[in-house]
Amino acid sequence: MAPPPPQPSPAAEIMGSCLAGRTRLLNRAITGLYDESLRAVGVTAAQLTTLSFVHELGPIAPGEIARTLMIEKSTLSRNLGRMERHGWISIAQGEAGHTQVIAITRRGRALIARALPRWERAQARARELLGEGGADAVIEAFNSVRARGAYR
Amino acid sequence: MAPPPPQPSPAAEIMGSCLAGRTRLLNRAITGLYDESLRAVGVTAAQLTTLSFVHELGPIAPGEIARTLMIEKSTLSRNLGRMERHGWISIAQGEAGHTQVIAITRRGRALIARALPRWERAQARARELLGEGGADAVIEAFNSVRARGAYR
DNA sequence: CTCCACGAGTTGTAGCTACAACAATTAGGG
DNA sequence: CCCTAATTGTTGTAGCTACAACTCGTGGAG
Repeated sequence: MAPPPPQPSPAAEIMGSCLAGRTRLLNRAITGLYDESLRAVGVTAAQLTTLSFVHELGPIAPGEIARTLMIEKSTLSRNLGRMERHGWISIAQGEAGHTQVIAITRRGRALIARALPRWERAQARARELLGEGGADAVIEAFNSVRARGAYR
Repeated sequence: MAPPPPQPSPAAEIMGSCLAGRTRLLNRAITGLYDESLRAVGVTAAQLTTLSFVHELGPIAPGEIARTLMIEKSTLSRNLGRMERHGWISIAQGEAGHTQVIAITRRGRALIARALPRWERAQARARELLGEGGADAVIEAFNSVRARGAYR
């Protein structure tokens, strides 16, 4: 009789198909690309994302930003603090107590303008790295997650 | 005469198409899913990825792990330190001086076994969240990045 | 044989991320 | 009117991530 077929070990299964590992590597690679391009203007990929969001949809409350970008409120709180210290945004008290209103500043707008060509270069390199259809694939997966709302 | 067509602002362009922002949100959502499932066994998604890698390809040098997983060596150094403190891996001196050999321990193997059902549940939830074709899309993008090797 | 360039790994510093616990405030129910 | 529940934002703690600068060791050019 033939020996029983070897079943793949759990570790092999994880290494060979884990979506979290793949998503994480993707994130390291892509974000690294943008961070490298943007370093010369002193902004990170995450900061530019938030700043553009505030530029387009602001003035806006932190909670609203957190929900839309699916970032933990505490994470955003500290990220906004850094951006305020840089002078890119203003944090004002909202009408209702204990709420805030985030707005982009003149310096924030200037930063976006300065960052744009470098962002474009990174975006082009990212498309290259993701390959034929890879960029669309990321967009598709992103849209699906956004459509299904929160992940919990 | 018709007014000149309004050109989209740089911020709108970034908000509407930035691959880094999308990749980052994807990573937050997917990794969060696994971290939540795995919390009960005291391991993170990143740790389980590394541990499975060491299980399959170890004993292996840190540098080799870092290159393959595209993680900065200093990042990996500290992550391995935590995993060693948990007793999941051993860190031995290599034959050539100033090199190391990472191996999985009995406790590391036990951890993988304990984590497997939870990993499977997270993997299923991730497929759901990524939607029809979304999981394949992530895999495709991942493969493209891996094929093109380093991102710099 | 000496020196130095390279590769390997660590440490200082800093940003992004999340969970738990907390304070502040508002809105609703009794 | 008061008290509680929900919402909003902060702080403590901790893990993941990267860059810069460093140490340690090896191997090759002179």
